[in-house]
Amino acid sequence: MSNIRIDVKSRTPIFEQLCAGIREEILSGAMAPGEALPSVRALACELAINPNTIQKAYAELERQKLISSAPGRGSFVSDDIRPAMGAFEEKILADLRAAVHRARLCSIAKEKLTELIDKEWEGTKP
Amino acid sequence: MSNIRIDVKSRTPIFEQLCAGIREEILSGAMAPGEALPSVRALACELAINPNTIQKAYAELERQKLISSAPGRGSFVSDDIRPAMGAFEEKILADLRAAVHRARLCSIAKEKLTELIDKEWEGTKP
DNA sequence: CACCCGTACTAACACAAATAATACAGATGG
DNA sequence: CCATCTGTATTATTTGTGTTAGTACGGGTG
Repeated sequence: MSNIRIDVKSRTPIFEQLCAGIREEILSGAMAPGEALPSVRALACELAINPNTIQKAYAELERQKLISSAPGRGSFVSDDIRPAMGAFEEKILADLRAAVHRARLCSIAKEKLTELIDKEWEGTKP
Repeated sequence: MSNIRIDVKSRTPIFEQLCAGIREEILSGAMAPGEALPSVRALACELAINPNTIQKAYAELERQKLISSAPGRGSFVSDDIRPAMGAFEEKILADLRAAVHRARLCSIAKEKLTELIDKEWEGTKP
């Protein structure tokens, strides 16, 4: 879980980096469904970041139904993350379309893209 | 040229939307090399945007060697836009890799991606 | 009952984007 | 030659958002 790296100098907000990092951990299986996340205060201390910022990230992840939180208990990875995965599909495909479109405009060979997909697919396979 | 649409309510800065829009016009061939761009003041008036914001976008596009400007004359699409296209390639491929990676995490079928590329490729072909 | 949990709230600060108002020098057409 | 357009530079101000800080409340747990 502590594999998350935050760049405070980045132009992308810290809470978004947190969302992306934790989402990656969950979707990749590094964090199992039902597993407890660090408490807001604990993670804030560990990353040297204000608790409010952590809270903001957790709230967003809960809104996306990737985690669930309860006062007094803590925050946990959702038991079923498939609905959340499905909700992302449209946005991911849109991003992909836009990137492919830009690649086309820059005269990048189509084969280069398919090859890129193959590389990425086997890269995280084992 | 006036096909550019600006969303002042978007979270992405106006000057970036301008850059993206004009870049699209140039790379797609809607604006030919050597063609004159609207003057800073004219475009500012047309889009109801501050001239400084237009200037910022033009400066960025010039830094990317997509256009060239000269005081008293105006701004023009670069005669040779291939160097600029090449400069974008790395970034585009990185974006593509990231999107493919996320698609993989969300269990999107690989065939769906290749099919998406095919669709996008023929979509702007004729 | 003490302690940690999520949550809510206000205030203050930092930073970037955008606006506003000028000003200057180069190019151009009448 | 000169009015007028061009890009460019400068300064000040406003605005929105991210972040920090501090405090507080209610719920769950040992």
